[in-house]
Amino acid sequence: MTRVDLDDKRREILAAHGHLLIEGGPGCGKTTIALLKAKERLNTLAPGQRVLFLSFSRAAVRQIGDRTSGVLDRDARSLIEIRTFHAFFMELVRSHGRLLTGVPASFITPDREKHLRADFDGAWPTERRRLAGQGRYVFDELAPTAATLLEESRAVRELCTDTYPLVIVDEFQDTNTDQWRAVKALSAKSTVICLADPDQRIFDHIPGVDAERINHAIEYLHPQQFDLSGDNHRSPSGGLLDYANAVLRNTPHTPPETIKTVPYPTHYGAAPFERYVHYAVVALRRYLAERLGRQPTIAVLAAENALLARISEKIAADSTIGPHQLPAVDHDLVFDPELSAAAGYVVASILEWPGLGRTDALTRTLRAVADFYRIKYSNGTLGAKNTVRTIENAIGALTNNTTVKAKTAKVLIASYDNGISLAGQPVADWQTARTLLSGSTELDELFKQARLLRLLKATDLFAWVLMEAWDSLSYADAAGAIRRALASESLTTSRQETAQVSLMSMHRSKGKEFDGVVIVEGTYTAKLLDTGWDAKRTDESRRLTRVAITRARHAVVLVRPGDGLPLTPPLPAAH
DNA sequence: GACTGGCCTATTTTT
DNA sequence: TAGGCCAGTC
Repeated sequence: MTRVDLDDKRREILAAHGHLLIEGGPGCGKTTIALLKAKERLNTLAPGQRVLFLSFSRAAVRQIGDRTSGVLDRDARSLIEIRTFHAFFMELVRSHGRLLTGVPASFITPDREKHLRADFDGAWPTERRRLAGQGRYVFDELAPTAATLLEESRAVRELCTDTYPLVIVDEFQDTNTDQWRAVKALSAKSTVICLADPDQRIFDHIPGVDAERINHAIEYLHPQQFDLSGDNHRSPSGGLLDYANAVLRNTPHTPPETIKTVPYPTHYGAAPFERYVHYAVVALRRYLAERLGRQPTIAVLAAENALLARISEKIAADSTIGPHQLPAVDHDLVFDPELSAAAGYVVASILEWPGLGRTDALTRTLRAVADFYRIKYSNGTLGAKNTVRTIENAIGALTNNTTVKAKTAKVLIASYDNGISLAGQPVADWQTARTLLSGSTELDELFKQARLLRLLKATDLFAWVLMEAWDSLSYADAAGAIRRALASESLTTSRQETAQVSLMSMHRSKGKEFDGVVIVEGTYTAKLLDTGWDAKRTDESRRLTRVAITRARHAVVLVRPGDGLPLTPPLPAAH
């Protein structure tokens, strides 16, 4: 355990009683002081009682868990329950949901929800509620249901407040209405500590998240308030936080030595911007390795996942820029791969062809195509619903032996009739199957998405499970095998430690820390600033950029279009 | 009902 | 640049 030096403010926090609101920026030590506060409380716990520490993401839970080992010994750690809101709510609904509906609770997984939603005509939120009324919950119904339980059932509420006399809420500024309702209910008997940074509000766009949340807490809980925003333990000497704050407030500031900007040209015929990102990653890694004397962790951050997917594809191969050699960069692409996975099931279904009859084989593949567009529809692309219908019609025509009209189906039928021969070598066969995804708008799109799977580092795993499925002619139930493999993959990767180089959206990076950060701005989308934006949008983007900059412990590289707007105004001219 | 071409616009998300 | 969406055509 590391010794923690306490200043007066921190001693005051430890001495305070009742609800607390602790505000402060990145790296100010909010979490640490909250853990110390919890530690103090541990001595007074009755048997069976614990401290509840609620956060948003599993990644954050892991990070806080790591942090506790620096502050608390093993026995103390076992008395602190660090959980996501979601996990806490899910358990509550599982144990007590029956009180509301009279039936045991069951849960609808997100991918299942997407399918239901794509096939449902009408208002989905209403349907979701209806299902919840029957005790069947989609993920988004858990929080309101748990909140209702805590508000309306005194027994449930007191069970919780008896078990958790102290509740710590991380990232309080981003809590949504239902999470806040739950916290309010718990505050009746439990002490609540809210940790917040108003300038890290980056989820305002999500319904239920409210810019006024911190004021709600002040009005309702009357907490003692503490402000740690002057402190910075993450990059004390680098000036990164000062610069990030200048970007947030749009005040003049000279970037410190540890922040570099790489401008990229945008004119026709210039090297693609991914090359400059590649260069930035290689250079930053070399710089930090030299300075730190070890391999650094680096994050490549951008405002948009699509941009990161493009970068991922490019930096995975050797390249050059001007005189510089750019070796391939091994990395993790951290994004939700469900659309790529859905494209992967299409490929897998093709691997099953030789073992199946014509109608059966093609129906399975077309089903997988339709499922891909169901997910796309649920992700917000309205046109995808028409595509689902077109493909379903083709499946019907195929089954009834009438004329198939959809081009995608026609191309796949021709491919099937042409015959596919597989060799029992998963990697090569996977590629063979994948090349059949071409010849219509939909197939081209599927090909592109399926190609991204390569970047999920699932290739080895795929090869392994496909090898098992090989039956000397085709891959039996390849789609099922791939589905199970991806599911277990997503479970295991969440436990892995940070990769050397990770690509993720700026939003996703919240609450994480890296030695170095590369922030990439796009030309048409994923911009940091734009003259066409109103004040609200500009403020949001400045907050987000601040979050991104402050993810770095040591250095930041900004890769921006040459004509990008300055992040801070020019310094006043010296006299 | 399915497909093509032209126009127009451009974000973010946990579990 | 790229992809979604709409209108017009087959």
